[in-house]
Amino acid sequence: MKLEEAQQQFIASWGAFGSHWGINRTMAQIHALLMISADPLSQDDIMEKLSISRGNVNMNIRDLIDWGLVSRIIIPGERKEFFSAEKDIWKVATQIVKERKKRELDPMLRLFDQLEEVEGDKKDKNIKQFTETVSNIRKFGLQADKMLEMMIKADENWFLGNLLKMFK
Amino acid sequence: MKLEEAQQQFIASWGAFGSHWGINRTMAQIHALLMISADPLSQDDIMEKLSISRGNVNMNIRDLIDWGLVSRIIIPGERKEFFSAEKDIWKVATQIVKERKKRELDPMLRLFDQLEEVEGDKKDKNIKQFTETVSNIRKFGLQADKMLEMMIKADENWFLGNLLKMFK
DNA sequence: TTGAATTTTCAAAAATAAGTGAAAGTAAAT
DNA sequence: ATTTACTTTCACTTATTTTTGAAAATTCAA
Repeated sequence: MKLEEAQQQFIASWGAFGSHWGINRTMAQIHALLMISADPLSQDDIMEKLSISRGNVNMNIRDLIDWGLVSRIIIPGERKEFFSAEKDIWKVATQIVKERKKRELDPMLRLFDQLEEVEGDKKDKNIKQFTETVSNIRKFGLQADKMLEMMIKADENWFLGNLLKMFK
Repeated sequence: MKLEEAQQQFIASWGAFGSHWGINRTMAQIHALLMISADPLSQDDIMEKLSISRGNVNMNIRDLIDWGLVSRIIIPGERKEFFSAEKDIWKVATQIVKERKKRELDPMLRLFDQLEEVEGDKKDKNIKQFTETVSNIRKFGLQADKMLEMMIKADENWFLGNLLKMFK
């Protein structure tokens, strides 16, 4: 397979993947493009390579920066800004985990703390089913939270090494 | 907090959560409703409780069944069909992992196998960056795949016990 | 069979999300 | 201070996804 074609496929596939995970397709594509680019790219480069508008590039780049996945690069002598993606996939993964945990899991767990304290007769089957469900999901969430927290802080080799041991 | 209100909040929150993960809000809400219902519900029950149309309920219920998260219940003497959700959160989680792995991770890994074999001068920095990125993501994906595979097959207590040990 | 109850389908409508491009904003260079 | 190069914003357009509801299909009981 030729490089050009492979690159296109990689970008398309990363974009499709992202869109299944609540990330907009273009944002994932820009991320993909930057990950496989040896040098930082400018907004114009990205517009051209992905055939998208300036406004679109600008907005999605900003989001990627918010997510901590892309950084602005100043190249001395150049007037333009350039952008470059974190290329260490472990760092990418932990960064995404960290953000999603903060934005989604943590608030949900806080809500569930409250929901467990529903008032009423604990023997009523509706109350029982509700508190049981919430409590079980909450326990599961706390475990997940602990594991993700650890992953965020961990060193890649330590983490993968341990997992491997566990699954041997 | 009153049961009614807590239920509403749970359903809303589960729906919002789902929509960040590529699952449509209504589908997640129906799932939430069924998880906290002590008894199986009919299509009409769901329509009424969530104020949505018959067609919508029907389609999303079918999807939930496809995902293995909900099952049809026949109640003797009743003409209608009833529906009930898996309530063991561990089973829910592994079922979701299993399906998403099959639909998303596995095809991506198959694609990456091909992409790594891009033709051309291995010293060209563009080719180098491309193959390196793809190869690293692929390795990471294979690890994740292994871990998820194990999780799918594992018993909850064994899995969580081991994780706990690992993180102690 | 017939027909009432129930489920399923699907074209059209509504809602939501994403993308555009021109205008406004900034900041370096002259 | 003004021009020029570049970045950001946002009202509007376009594309995508979700929902509706009525018609068609199915199921079951008499």
